Amino acid sequence: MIKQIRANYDAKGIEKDVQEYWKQTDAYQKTKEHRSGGERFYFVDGPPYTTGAIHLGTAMNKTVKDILIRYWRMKGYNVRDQPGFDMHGLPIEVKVEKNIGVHSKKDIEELGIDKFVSTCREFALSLHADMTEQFKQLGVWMDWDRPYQTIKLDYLESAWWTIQKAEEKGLLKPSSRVVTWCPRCETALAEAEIEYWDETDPSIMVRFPLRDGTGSLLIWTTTPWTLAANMAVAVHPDFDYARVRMSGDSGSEDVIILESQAEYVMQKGGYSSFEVVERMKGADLEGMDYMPPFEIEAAPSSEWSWRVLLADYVEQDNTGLVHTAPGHGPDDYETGKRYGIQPFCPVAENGRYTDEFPLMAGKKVKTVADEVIKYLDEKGLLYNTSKIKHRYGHCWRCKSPIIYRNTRQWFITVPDIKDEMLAEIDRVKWVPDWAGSTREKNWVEGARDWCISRQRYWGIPMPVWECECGCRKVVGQYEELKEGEGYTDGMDTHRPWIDGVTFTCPKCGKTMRRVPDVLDVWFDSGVAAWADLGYPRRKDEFDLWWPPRFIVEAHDQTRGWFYSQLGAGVISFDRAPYDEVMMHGWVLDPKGQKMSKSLGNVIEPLELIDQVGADSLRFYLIKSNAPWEDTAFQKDGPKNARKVLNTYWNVVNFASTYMIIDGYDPEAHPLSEMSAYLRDEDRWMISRTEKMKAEATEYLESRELHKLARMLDEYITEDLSRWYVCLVRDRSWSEDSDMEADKNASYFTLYYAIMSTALVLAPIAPHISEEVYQHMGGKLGSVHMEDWPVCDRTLIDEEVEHSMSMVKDIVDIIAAERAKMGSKLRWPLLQVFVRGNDADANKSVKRFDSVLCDQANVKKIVYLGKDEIPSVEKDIEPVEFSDGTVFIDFNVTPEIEAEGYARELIRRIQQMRKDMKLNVEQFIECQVSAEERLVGLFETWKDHISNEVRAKSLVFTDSPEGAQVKTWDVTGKDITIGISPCQ
RNA sequence: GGUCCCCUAGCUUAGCCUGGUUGGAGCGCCCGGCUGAUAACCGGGAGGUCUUGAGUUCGAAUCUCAAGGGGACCA
Repeated sequence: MIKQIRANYDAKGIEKDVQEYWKQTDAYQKTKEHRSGGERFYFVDGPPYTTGAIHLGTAMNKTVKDILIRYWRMKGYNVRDQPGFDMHGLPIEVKVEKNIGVHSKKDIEELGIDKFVSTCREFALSLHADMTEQFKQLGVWMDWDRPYQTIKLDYLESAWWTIQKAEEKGLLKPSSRVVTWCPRCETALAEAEIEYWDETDPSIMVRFPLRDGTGSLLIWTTTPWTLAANMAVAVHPDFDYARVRMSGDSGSEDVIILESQAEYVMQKGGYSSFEVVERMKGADLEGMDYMPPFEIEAAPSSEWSWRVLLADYVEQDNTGLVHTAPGHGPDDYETGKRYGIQPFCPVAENGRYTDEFPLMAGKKVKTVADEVIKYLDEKGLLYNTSKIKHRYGHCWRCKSPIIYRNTRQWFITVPDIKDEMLAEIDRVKWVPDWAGSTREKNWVEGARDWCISRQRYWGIPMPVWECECGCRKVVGQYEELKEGEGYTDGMDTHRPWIDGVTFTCPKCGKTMRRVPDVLDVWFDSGVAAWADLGYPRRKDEFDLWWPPRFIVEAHDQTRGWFYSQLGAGVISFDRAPYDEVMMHGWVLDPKGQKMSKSLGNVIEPLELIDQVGADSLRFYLIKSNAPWEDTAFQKDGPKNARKVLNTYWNVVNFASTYMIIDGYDPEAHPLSEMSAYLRDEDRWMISRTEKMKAEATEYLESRELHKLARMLDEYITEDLSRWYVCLVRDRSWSEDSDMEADKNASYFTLYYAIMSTALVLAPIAPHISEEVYQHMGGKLGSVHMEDWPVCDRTLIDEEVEHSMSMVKDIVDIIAAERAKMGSKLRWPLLQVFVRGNDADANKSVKRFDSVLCDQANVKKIVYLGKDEIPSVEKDIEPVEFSDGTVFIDFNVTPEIEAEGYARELIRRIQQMRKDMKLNVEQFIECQVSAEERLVGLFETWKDHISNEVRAKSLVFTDSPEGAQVKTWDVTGKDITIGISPCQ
């Protein structure tokens, strides 16, 4: 049964109703059950970080996922679509700290870790609930009642199991290392947790006087605070260095620098001339000893301390000598290690100097630059000071500038499995190809040890227990905790509760305590593909679904989730936990800048949904650009996308209106019965529809969603609305019973196109397609339960399509020529001559002779042979079209004038009917006054006019009366019309 | 410094892989037309150094190289 849809495309109302309908009918669950026997397809949702509000990027992400999942379901797959949420980690800790007014780890420990962690959990859960609601508004169908949450205890257990796997494979290693460190959050940070932006820092050159008194080594640094930890100076063994005598008004001095930098260094020192006293290779400098800028007792002295060392990362800029502090730089650390120098790091977790540096103990290292410079100046060590603008790293959450500290951390030795990871990148299908073959590959090739420990609270606890004797135990499953002290069944395995569990060392019998760290949150999401299945605690889900087939995330995940999953997957299963990775871009602001709260350029998806509806937003997001490219969000974008859906809506409204009037039952008229009655234009529409299906499938398979949306736009607006509906209007309006089969053929075709479109549109615009499907007599409970429409190639008719494109071409030409001649389309043309380049062309056009006459409003088409010209009195200008020439006869005869004015009158009456909001079937009484000659013309068309406007009576009088009376100016002549609806 | 992506009308973009009449659209602007599905639409007009330069070629928006600009990632 076809039901009338509402007249206007009110997206907000429709979406609300459809979502309510889904809820009432349990459509989502039923759709899943409908496919429960299908081939299993394991999709893994990349968990968004739980911030509480989705942004356009998240909307884009879930839109792509929802489109593909719906498509796969329609293809018959049984898709696992569990959504995930990333709910541990610093971002939530930082927010909770702000909310409850604590400012440091010391505050948290005084408050009680249990209270802090409980608050974090509550906070994360409430944010999770908010986001779920927003995703539902976007129309995303995922298993919202059963999400995976990284904070669930069985999820924690899976992560532990993977750490244990790493331990078994010898990939887990504690190490004293220089790591990037946030002094505010007091924890190590991974590369992925650092944001870089420009910062102005001091740039200073410092003298390190040689112990033999022959001058100074000149070093350059932008971090004066690290000078306290200076242990050596590095030079490149192959570079050319020199002892250079700088001279000027202030005197002279000898410095050792890179020879090629002498001029530059001279200027920096305010000298006017220099002289190279002695040349040497970097290698010759090795072992020279000097006096460090600060005399610090605590600094560990050894044979190579405060000497020149060789290192090949030294570059040919500044002085060419690099201040080396093994406690504050990864390179420095490695160099120091080669020479047996202990790293010295007089900086505490909170970024303040320790008592090991008494001069500034307790001060924040990032604030002492001026003080250090003053000290150096007083000591005569400062050679030059200036400022430099350079990129500097900051904590991703609290934005504090990072420092490097030497600490003991836990690492996964990724380079040991790099080859396996690279092989997996080759195996996996990447969309686009270069996402894997270049980007991910480059990233993995440069992979270093992954620091997985964080000195924080709200995270998955490190499952590692250590004993003083050096023995360690890695727990992989809760079962193993039962051997320990302090374990109770069902306990919360977060901090601080897990901290109370201890083991007895099997070697020495002492107590083993847990390493107090938590895991890097990237490790949390890295194990999602099996943790969400509850593996290894449960095997059933795993046996059913493993391995995962597909993931899709934004390009920043190259170093994030694509990578963490790859590493964790290889550790756990010797494979990447995905077969295909699709990469999508970011949604930027209209100028192409990143949206950010601080810039104030954030566009809220919920506001857009409120304005134009979720379907239009989704349609725009995929239409605007290739998925993997960034999109500069355009204000008009969703509005324009809405126009496409609106056009579709209007087509449906038209169809349902007339089908209901005629009681058309699509069930009663199958293709087999109708094919005999189809006109060529119907065959054309069906052929276009089949091609639309084929292309839709192609673009979904290639993930070229932008092409899918653009193609649908073209199909709906050009083929269906602007062309086909125009062609069938008269047929729908016909009340001639002899033509019933013909009318049904047009209904059949319209219905076929509308329903095919509903199915193809369903993944992209799930609400409007559902509304249309349900109103147009869809058989299933939801359009999303339907099978994906398959192209029937036997219905594609290239000849008909070619003919039609020629006719469209000619119609356009005639319209253009009319415009030039000031000829209105409403006025018929006497005749048009068509001269195809060959007989086939004439035949092709002739096939749509009646279409051409109707659409161009021409009385007669005359076909000419080769070189033939129209046989009329006046010469007619030829106009070329794609396959020949047309000649248009603009001669106006009395008959044409009569018909022209009749149509002018009809048009005015129709407009008045519309203004009066009369029902299309409503009959009227009509009175008209006009000059005598016009009335004479109208009389000859009286029946036709009455019929067209459904007038029971049409009276010509001097003073028309009616419920509405209006005078129109038609080509300079007044026509007054009065209309009343019949009772 | 390295790697990757991008640069076409005022804005957003198609075309590029696979070189070939006059580089298509949409939005906006101006003029005209059409309309009983359509607060919609159609036609015409104005608006393009296809970022620049070099090369390959009979022929380059398209292929190659270099430069410039934008973005991302790394060091």
